[in-house]
Amino acid sequence: MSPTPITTPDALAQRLAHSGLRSTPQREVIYDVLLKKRDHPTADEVYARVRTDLPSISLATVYNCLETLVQCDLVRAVNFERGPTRYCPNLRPHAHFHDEQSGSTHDIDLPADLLEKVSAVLPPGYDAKSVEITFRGKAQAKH
Amino acid sequence: MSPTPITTPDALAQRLAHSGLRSTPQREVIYDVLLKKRDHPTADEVYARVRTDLPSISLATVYNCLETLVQCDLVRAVNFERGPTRYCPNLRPHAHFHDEQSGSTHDIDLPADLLEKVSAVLPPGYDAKSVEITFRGKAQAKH
DNA sequence: GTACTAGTTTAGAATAGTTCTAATTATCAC
DNA sequence: GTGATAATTAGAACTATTCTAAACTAGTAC
Repeated sequence: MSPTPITTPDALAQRLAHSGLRSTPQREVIYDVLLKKRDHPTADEVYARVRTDLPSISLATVYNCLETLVQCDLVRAVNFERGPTRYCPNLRPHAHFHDEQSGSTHDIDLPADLLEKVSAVLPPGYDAKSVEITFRGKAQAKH
Repeated sequence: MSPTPITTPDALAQRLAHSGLRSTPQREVIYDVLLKKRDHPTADEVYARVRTDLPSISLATVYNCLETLVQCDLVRAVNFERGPTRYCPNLRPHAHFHDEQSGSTHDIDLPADLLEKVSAVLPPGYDAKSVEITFRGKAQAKH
């Protein structure tokens, strides 16, 4: 279901082009930032990191680019309760674990069949395009 | 895991008292409104419905009371992407299905063992207090 | 019953995160 | 190069929510 992860700028350009979009410095740097430190940053955090490379980028552009990457299936937007949206370049099927103590978010890889098993609980007439699984609790320090 | 649903005002009062809180007209009416129409209303929608009974209630009180009911495990707060928080008095283990066309939310009852099965994917060191499962897609009109 | 105490409600201000708007800039096709 | 389209930008606007400080309410001790 999920497309293969992309790790080179060229591949990013291709994926964008496939949706009729251009590769721009802003989009590239933002995508790089997400790949480099996979700690589910918020738009603000991405903004701060990107500015070391592109000091004149605007926050609106960060939002625009993140949304673009989400639309192209290069990045997942993750929401947890009423907190700010976080962004995640992990495209394998995975759940999210939110550590209440540290506020950090961890990816939990899912066995291939689990999402199917979960979707099987849907009564007839329900057609799910996506499933989100989110845990909340505490994780040991080392994570 | 989930406490038994409460359907009488007395039981609500007891549950509140158990947390050292009082039963007030505002809390009662808000809880009634949630029980009466289980369509996952937002705080604004609750506010509108409650005002037919308590025309002078304030929106802040609606937020306060909803939060109180959530704290007492009488109501679940449900978030979907960046939309406003919705409130749900269904305490049985269930997932949520968001119909993209209508914007409506449906409860999906879960078999007793599913949440355990899902939690079993957590690596050692992760201790989940709660699990959320959310589907997105389209549901047939009759739902 | 009066006074004390803590819990509750209230209106409105403040905040956070995000989206919108309109202008500017960059890129592509010809 | 020129024109068309896409992308970026700054700042205003918006939405949902939380905060603040004052007013109100209810139970308790006398």
